[in-house]
Parts: sequence; structure tokens; C-alpha cells
Amino acid sequence: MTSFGFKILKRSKKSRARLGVISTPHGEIETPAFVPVATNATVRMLDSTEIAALGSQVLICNTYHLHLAPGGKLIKKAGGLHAFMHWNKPLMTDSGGFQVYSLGFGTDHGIGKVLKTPTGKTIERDAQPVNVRITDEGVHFRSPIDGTALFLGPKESIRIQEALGADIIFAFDECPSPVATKAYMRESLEKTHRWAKQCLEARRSKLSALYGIVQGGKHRDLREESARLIGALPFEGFAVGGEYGYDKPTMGKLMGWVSDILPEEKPRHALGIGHPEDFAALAKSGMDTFDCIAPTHYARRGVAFTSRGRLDMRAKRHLTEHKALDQTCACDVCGTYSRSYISHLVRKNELTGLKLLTMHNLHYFNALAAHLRAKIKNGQL
RNA sequence: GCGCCGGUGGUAGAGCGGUCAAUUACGACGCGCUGUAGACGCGUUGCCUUCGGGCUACGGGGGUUCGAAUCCCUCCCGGCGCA
Repeated sequence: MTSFGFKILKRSKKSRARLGVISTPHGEIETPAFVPVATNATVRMLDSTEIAALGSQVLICNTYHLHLAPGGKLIKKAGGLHAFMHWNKPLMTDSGGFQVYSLGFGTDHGIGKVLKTPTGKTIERDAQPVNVRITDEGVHFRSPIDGTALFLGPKESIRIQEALGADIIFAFDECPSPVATKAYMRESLEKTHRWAKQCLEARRSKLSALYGIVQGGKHRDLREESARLIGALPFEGFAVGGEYGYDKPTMGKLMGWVSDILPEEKPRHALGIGHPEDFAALAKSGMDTFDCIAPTHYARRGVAFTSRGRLDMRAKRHLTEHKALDQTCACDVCGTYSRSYISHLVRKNELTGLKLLTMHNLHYFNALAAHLRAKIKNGQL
């Protein structure tokens, strides 16, 4: 069994981009890599064999959700997450830090972590979400499904993640809201930093590589401070979380500033960013892996990502188009089925339609990442 | 032929004298979604509009009433029962 490692094969002369390989006990990840999201130990609509066939190298599952059901203990008894879901390639688990936001202020304000239009809302220092209580020690959750109470702090998150046994696990952080004031951000950041150290102390095994998380919102000073502090801790890799400003250029710049501070020889993961138009910016700002729900989430809403942009397959016009979803795509779905057929399935709420879109989108995202690697290799990025 | 029940917007199906252009669901159309609570959420869905409102509508016709999708008469159509 190989242990964790990261090798940089090539550094771009034009940007911070690098071509690399992450080694894990369950195999290698060629980077930059896109990481599909498998929250409940499944990429929705697909089984593990199908996921692998679409070119996915690594998945990210969720500590909060898997702890609620079926529970870390059960999964451990099943032989760990890999055996449980029959996925023998690399796995990551998110720490539950995102749920601090998504089930907290995110739900309260009805917004995601990327804000395109101002909401007029702000979160002042010491404010608390409705269904989540954030304390210095950790976070008290209440499941939106059945009200189950769950406390997650750095120690709890690490315990659960070690029981799940992913190859890469993440420190427990607070993902702050994009509408938080800087005063709130400052305090949140200090919490995240304390928790990062506590996560390192809580580790019992080195079977899983532990990534520290840089926060700081859209504030350059906070981001840099966070990168210096987290980057100096003995994590095997690093992640950047939270929001990165309203526009893409800002995101690229902020990511780049963080990259410049983080230790160069360790891998970097961008948490929850990765629409197709973000890929190049992520790689150029020095990110090695990044996960995003976009391909799977949008597929279940009937949207295909293609080389010519998003296609809403619910639109009637696709019903009469007998060509492939994306004529330049090499995936089985595009090689087999027509837009017309897929549109028909989606419009009739047939799950097969959503499945086909999930497959295509995942292939598309994975191919996009492969293309990125090729460009770095050829000195084009 | 007699008796009973029923005919409402794209569909199903509420309403049963004013607050009804008509609840609701589905459908249709549009918008949103970036470490997934969510095969989801939001909006529009008779026609016209200077956005104040105006017009035409609840099988057809006629009546009662200040006022009818709602009550009465009649015709047409459907279901059930008896001949």
C-alpha cells in the first residue's frame, strides 16, 4: 500500500499552473483533476462502475451526511467507505464545514456560496443562523430532514473521517457566508484556524492525508493571513474554501495570492468551485484538484454542459434536434443518443434522461480537466 | 321513453347568489442553482392595457336578481338505473 504523496511533473512558465500526480493508498490522481461530488457515498444516478467509466479519478463524500446516515461506525464495519461503495480509487471526505454554511446562513438567506447579485443582507459579528449554533468548540446541527441533533467539532469530524477512511480528509472549518461582514469573517477565521490545529492534534492515523483549509472570504489580507497560518501547519495538503468574490477575475487573483503563500510542494484543492469557465482560472492560479456539484446537480435539473455552453434539455426546441448533445464529445451518451431522445426523457421526468445527462456532464468535466493537463504539458497554459 | 347524476380554464378537479378571471395539483413557458437537505426552488400561465384598468368567460339559449359558475326554464351532450 502506497502512502500519500505529491509529485510535480511540470511547472508552467506562463502561470502558476502545474502538472502533477497525487499518490494515495488507492491509486494515483493526475492533476489538475476534477473531483465529482458523491455526498451520500454515491454520485447521484450512477453506480461506482459507471462513475469510473466516465474518467473520474477521485470522488468527494460528505462527513456530515454520512454520519447522519448510515453512520461512520456502520461504514467502518463494512470495511470503510471504499469497500462500502465499491469504489477502489482515491476518495476524499469533506469535513462538514460546508454544512455549517449550507444548513445555516445559506438556508436562512436562501443563497449559495457564490453571490452574483447583492442581496442587501449582512451577517454581523456574533450573529447565529436559525438551525445551526456555532460555538468556539464546534457546531450544533439539526438535520433539516428529521431534526436529528448532531455536534461536529474538529475532533468529532476527524474521528468520523478516520472511520470512513478516505484517502484525503479535510480539516473542520466554518465556511462563512459571502454576506458576512469583515468583523464576522475575522472571528470566523480565527475559529477555523484554531480548529485546524485541533484537527491535527485529533488525528490518530496517517492512513488519510489531512488537508488544512484557508478561509478569509474576498478579503486579500485575511486570505493571505490564513494562507500563512494554515500553510505553516503540518498538513499533507491544503484547500481553499468559502467565496472568492463576485467575478471570475477576482477569483483567479485571490486564488493566486493564496497559492503563492502555500508550500509549493504540497497539493492544493479548491473547495466547491468548478463550472467549466472556472477550470482554466483554477489551474492557472495553482490549484491541483477541485470539486463541484455542477455536472451532477445541473444534470438532474435537465441541463447539459457542452462545448457550446449550457443546454437546457427541457426546452421544446431540442425535441426536434436529432444530433448529439455535443458533437465534439467522445462520451457514450453523445455517441449513442440524440438530443431529441434525451430531451423527451427529461421532459417526461424519466430518470434515465437525468442519468444520461449526469453521465455526459461528468465525462465532459473530466475531459475538460484532461485537456487542461494536456495544455500544461504542452506549455499552453 | 321515464328517473337520477353530471357538463368549470391545456388536463384533473374545487367553488354552489356578491370578496371569482375563478382554490389546488399536473402540464406548458421562463428564471435561478459553484466543498448537494432538495429528480429542487421561484415566477408567469383567458384576451387587451398608457399597468389605473378594460373586455370576454364556467355546454348552448332564455329567465329571476341590484348582482349568477352558483337559482329557474329549455335545448344539446355524457354516465348510471328502470322500461
